[in-house]
Amino acid sequence: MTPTHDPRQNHLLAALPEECYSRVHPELELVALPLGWVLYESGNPMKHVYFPASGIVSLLYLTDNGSSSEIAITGNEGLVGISLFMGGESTTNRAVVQCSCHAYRMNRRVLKQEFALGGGFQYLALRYTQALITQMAQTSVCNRHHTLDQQLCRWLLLSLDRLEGTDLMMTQELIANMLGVRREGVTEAAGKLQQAGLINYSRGRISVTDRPGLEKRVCECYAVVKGEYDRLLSAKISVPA
Amino acid sequence: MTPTHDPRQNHLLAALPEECYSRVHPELELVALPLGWVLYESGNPMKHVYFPASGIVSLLYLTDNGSSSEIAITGNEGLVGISLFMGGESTTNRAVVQCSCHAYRMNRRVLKQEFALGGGFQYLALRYTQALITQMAQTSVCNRHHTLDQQLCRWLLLSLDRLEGTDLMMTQELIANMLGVRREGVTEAAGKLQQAGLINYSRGRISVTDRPGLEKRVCECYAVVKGEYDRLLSAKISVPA
DNA sequence: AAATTTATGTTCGATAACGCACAGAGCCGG
DNA sequence: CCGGCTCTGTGCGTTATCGAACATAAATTT
Repeated sequence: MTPTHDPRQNHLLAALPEECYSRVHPELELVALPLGWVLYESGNPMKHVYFPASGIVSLLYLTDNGSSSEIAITGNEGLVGISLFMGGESTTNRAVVQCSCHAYRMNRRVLKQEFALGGGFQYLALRYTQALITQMAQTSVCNRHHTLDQQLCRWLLLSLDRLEGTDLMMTQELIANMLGVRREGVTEAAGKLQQAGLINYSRGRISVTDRPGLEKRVCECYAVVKGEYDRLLSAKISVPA
Repeated sequence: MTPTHDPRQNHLLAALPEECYSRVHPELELVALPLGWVLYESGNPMKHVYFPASGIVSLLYLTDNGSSSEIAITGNEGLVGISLFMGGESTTNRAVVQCSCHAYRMNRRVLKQEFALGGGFQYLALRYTQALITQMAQTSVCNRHHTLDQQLCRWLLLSLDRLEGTDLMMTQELIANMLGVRREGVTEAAGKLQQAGLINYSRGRISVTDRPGLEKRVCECYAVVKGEYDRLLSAKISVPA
């Protein structure tokens, strides 16, 4: 059976008031986002905003010396390309597809039109952006204060929250690039988690077998970020038309 | 002579189109911000947005175990309290005055009214927010990849950009809290800079004597952040009325 | 002038992560 | 079945930062 796609798999689109959604809906274009695809490049003006229906997109910064680190992670709870409505048109980071997926995209002109109306779309876009800001801030704190083990837990949980099921298709090498650490460091940290019976991995697949266990081991950062996403983007919020 | 204050010492207020400024101006309240004053507390709904006319306000996150680290720094180039127009009403961090100063504040109701008009105020507020996001992202990267020496340089330069002159009233203890490191680490890093003839410090005062020297030693993060602030908030931008 | 407080400097062992080198182990194409 | 590739595991020595204890020095109070 072929998977059916619906823009409302994306939580932001799903939360739009009906009037707003019906206006936006015909402007959405379904695109496949294969693993490794770059949605936008540092410094380049963007043409679209992407609303993932599934999968994971990472915002990455690439340093001068070739290493990288993840600024934030996005899935179907949000959108990729905030700088289009924030006004900058580009950012200093790159957006890369970490788990292949489909997304709906909207072109720049339509986006700005809709945002300028000041209705439900603007409301949700800005609240999402604040949640994203919290994630970035917490990543910064986590980089400073917490151990690699804890950071791996945080990363696994944040990723898991954006996927169906308990499996993650991801090599340790890639995770290391996300966290901005050595691959060997991830091997070691993941080894501990495996020994503790929390995860199972083999050649690019990680299965989380004990999520509560991960949550016990993770630093406060995960809960802070999760809390803000829930608070700011809960389905129960009343979106102004 | 008593210092005269003018809301337009704040760059955002200064960049507002005349029509917009005249509407907002009567609603601005001048407040003194003494050292250590907390503009808002993590999780607490805010009542005002602050537009610093001078000085420095830090956004800090406090960890469960009592350590802290700076998420971003703000001066008269920006405003404090983005979550009021972003929609969250509160954030997970605290805003603390690092260099005493004056600021103009606007209450929540007026702010939202003005923001909802979608004119120059919204335009500038969102562009500033994007610049702030870049700073946060870069702080995260810096925490991950760069040495304490480099981070100290970055912090000094970012602070200096927000002050008049070349002096900084700040103990090493406080700087350590900002950077989220030990006080001894700052002592050591500052010692190196002093030996290199770049700065001079004594009991809570740091004089930067060779700014170009600092800029040679700092990591790329400073230039990235500075570049985005210039790009997004340059006086030359044409602000829609 | 002496006493107290605050800021800075120094030392030393501990530790987390690094960089590098290489060894195994699972998978794939011929 | 074999060679090659990718992914993971492990064992070095090295380094930056930590944590804690303690020493000096400058300002402030008494």
